[in-house]
Amino acid sequence: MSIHIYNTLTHSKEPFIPGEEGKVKMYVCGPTTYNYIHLGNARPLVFFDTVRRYFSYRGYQVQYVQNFTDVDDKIIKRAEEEGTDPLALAQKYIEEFFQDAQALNVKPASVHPKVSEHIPDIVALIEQLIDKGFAYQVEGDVYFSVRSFEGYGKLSGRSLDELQAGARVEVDARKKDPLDFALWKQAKPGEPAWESPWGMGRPGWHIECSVMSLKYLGPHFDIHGGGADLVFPHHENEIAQSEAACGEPFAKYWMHNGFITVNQEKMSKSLGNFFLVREILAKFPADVVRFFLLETHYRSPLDFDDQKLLESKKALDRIKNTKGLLQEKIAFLTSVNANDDYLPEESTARKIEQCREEFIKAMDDDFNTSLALAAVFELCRVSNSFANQPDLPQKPGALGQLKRALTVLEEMVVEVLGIPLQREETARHNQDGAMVTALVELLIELRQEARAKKDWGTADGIRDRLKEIGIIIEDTPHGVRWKRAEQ
RNA sequence: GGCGACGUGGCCAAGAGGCUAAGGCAGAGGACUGCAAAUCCUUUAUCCCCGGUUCGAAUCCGGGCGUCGCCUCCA
Repeated sequence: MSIHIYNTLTHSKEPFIPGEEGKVKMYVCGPTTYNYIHLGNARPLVFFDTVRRYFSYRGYQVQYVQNFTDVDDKIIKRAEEEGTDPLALAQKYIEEFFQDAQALNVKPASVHPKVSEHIPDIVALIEQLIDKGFAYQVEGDVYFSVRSFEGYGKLSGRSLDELQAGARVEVDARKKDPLDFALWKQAKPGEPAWESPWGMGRPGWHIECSVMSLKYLGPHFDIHGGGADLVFPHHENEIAQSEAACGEPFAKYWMHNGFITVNQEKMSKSLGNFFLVREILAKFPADVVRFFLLETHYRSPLDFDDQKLLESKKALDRIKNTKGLLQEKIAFLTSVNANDDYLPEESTARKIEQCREEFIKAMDDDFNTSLALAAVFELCRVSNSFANQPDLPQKPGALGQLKRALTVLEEMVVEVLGIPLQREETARHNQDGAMVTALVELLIELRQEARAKKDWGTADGIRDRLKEIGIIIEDTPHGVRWKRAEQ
């Protein structure tokens, strides 16, 4: 079984065959940086980061390009409102982008090219399109002529005539065809502008992605991704420009994630019902948000509300509990000098490997994270059962199996899905951590004394009060376990 | 108007012709516990409706109802 990918271009799942053995070249459309990113931006960000992680896990060398649109009408408008410089504004939100991305444990791409730094490349490609007869100049603007490109509409599955019939775009009499789109826009006074053969101006929206993907990945790379709303017109136009210019096929696999809805309605900038990642991270831990985004298959719509995040948090806690239990038992068996040979024929060992195989099978099948999580939970169940056996130290290969279970769990959840499995609070309060630990342990000691005297009132009182503070006490046959409650 | 997607247990969500329809959350019962917590075990589905194809359909085809999206900046 190899990795299979649903390709928007062919409307079917196809086996992934890289252009270059052992390598994956992927380009994912990045944000227009005129504001903090919102949840809708977070989905492709997290999902394609997971794709990239999975390819690495499967032994591929991944070259991942994600652009920033830092030259754009919306940025200009916003800068005008705020009385700032458009490029400075864009730069500010690029920096903010990295903060949110980092919080969501998204790795930086191999390259993050910006439009503003590729103007000469863009101009060169536009010139090439004009030379080949695919584009034409009208005053200071340059348009791509959709009629001149035979394959126009192949990605979105629409013919030019169909598009024309339903067109809502206002007709610009200077265009040869209403669907022709701008490659270069003449600048109005005060707007950011660069020199070009057609006068001062700036690039249109679509050309940048063609230019930057071609520059960093070459004329035919493996994967091009983005949100489903980019299929038309953005990606359709990219294909037209790129293939017209190069005369050869552009990206091979086109992947598009579904939308996030709020109250079953599309979250969009124009509706104003979008949530900033920042706002959500103020209410929920970042790992829960990432987990939530991966619980649903990437091509399905995903409805957001607080209640669902809360459920995700509980589900994720289950995984964290297993990790904690495994660590605890590993420490215990290590302290009694148990042998840590791994005996793969033991029944638990076999179940662990089976979970791992299920996980890979699920991810191979068009990155089915939802099904992959089922394998993770199965591993949790298997691990919990095994680790909680009273005669664990007598089990052959017990320590080896616990260690293997932990390794597999971390591979799947931390390495591939990108969920750190850390207790956030512990990480956050490092400074006071030692003192808190000492204090909690003192209280636990006092409580144990009360319990020894069967003074349940005092014992329960301490436990309840600690819980209010955010410390959870669990009595086990081998002593007391405590942890911080998150949130 | 043109094009497309979706409708699975109380909720979320996999599955895309054939063993008992994954998994999570919530609920119920049990084990463990001084009581809890955590954990384990058991338990909850005429797969929107109506036709059709097939030995066999949640899965394929047709029709209906419903929801959503794209065609305009959007991930």
